[in-house]
Amino acid sequence: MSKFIIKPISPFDFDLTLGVYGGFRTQSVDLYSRGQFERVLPVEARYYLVTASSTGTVENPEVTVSASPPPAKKGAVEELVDKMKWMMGADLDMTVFYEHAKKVDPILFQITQRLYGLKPPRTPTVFEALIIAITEQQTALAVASELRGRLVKRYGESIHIKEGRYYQFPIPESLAGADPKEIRKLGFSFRKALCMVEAAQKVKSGEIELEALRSASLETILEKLTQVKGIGRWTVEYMMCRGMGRYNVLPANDAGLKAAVSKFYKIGRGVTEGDARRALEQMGEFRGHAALYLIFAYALEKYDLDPRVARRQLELY
DNA sequence: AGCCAGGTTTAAT
DNA sequence: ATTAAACATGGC
Repeated sequence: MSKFIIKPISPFDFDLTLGVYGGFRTQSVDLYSRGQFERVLPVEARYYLVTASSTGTVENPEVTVSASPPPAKKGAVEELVDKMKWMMGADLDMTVFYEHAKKVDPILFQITQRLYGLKPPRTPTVFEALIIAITEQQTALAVASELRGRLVKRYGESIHIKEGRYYQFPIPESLAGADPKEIRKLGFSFRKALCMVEAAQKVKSGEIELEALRSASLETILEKLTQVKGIGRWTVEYMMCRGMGRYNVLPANDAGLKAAVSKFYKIGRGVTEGDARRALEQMGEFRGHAALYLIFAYALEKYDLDPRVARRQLELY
């Protein structure tokens, strides 16, 4: 089996970054456990199981990646590695964000140092980020994760490899042909089911070109996507952060973010979307990073699950 | 038990 | 312009 080395820009904490996927009972597409990340990725109509683990340190990061079955063509290998680099944010230099926070926001700066090396995990396609966002509207992440697992098993292609079945995230064509009533049966509200199907249909038909919108303005993307019933401002902003790497937008109506702003900036209960926007105004183009760090810091304290701790225990063992 | 959880829409003031 | 209710479900 062929192995490939990725050297992300330092600092990078592999377990802290990819560990987000290991936090819930149900894992369906992104699989993380004990320092190892796995996921199915498509290249030229073929599916590969990609496995990644850290072989470096936070300061001197190195990630070793292998693919199964071993890709025959060199081009396929490069594409898989590029996708992994994108998902891990290998190209991102977080120190620029840290320095900006240090200048304008001492509270946030302290949090960035606690989560040193955390990078925003990205989805391989914008469509995946959009569907994830819809599933996570007004519901606990654990619930969304569970229901999404059912969605993936029902509508995602799977491959059998290494004595296991691995699922690919559903493609637009698959969800576009789905019956909303069937999606409703998985546990989603009927309105969310309709929303997912309508979005998938518009992507399939080319009415919405998600990948082409990567460089479009927030206003343009909002205008285009909010035509789909069930997609609002938060969904678009979240999708832009997770799927497009657009960190100058702030998913301000995020329940986790509002809770974090309430806690760390010592604003009383009932923090509004506007409060969150004002609190992070000075972060400018790094607003998305700021949101991620605040949400993470809040979640780590609340749920007491730091992937780094689990990893260290593994190393001691 | 009941309320909240990475919201959005519709239909009321 | 604001505000309330409805929507599904799992966890605490």
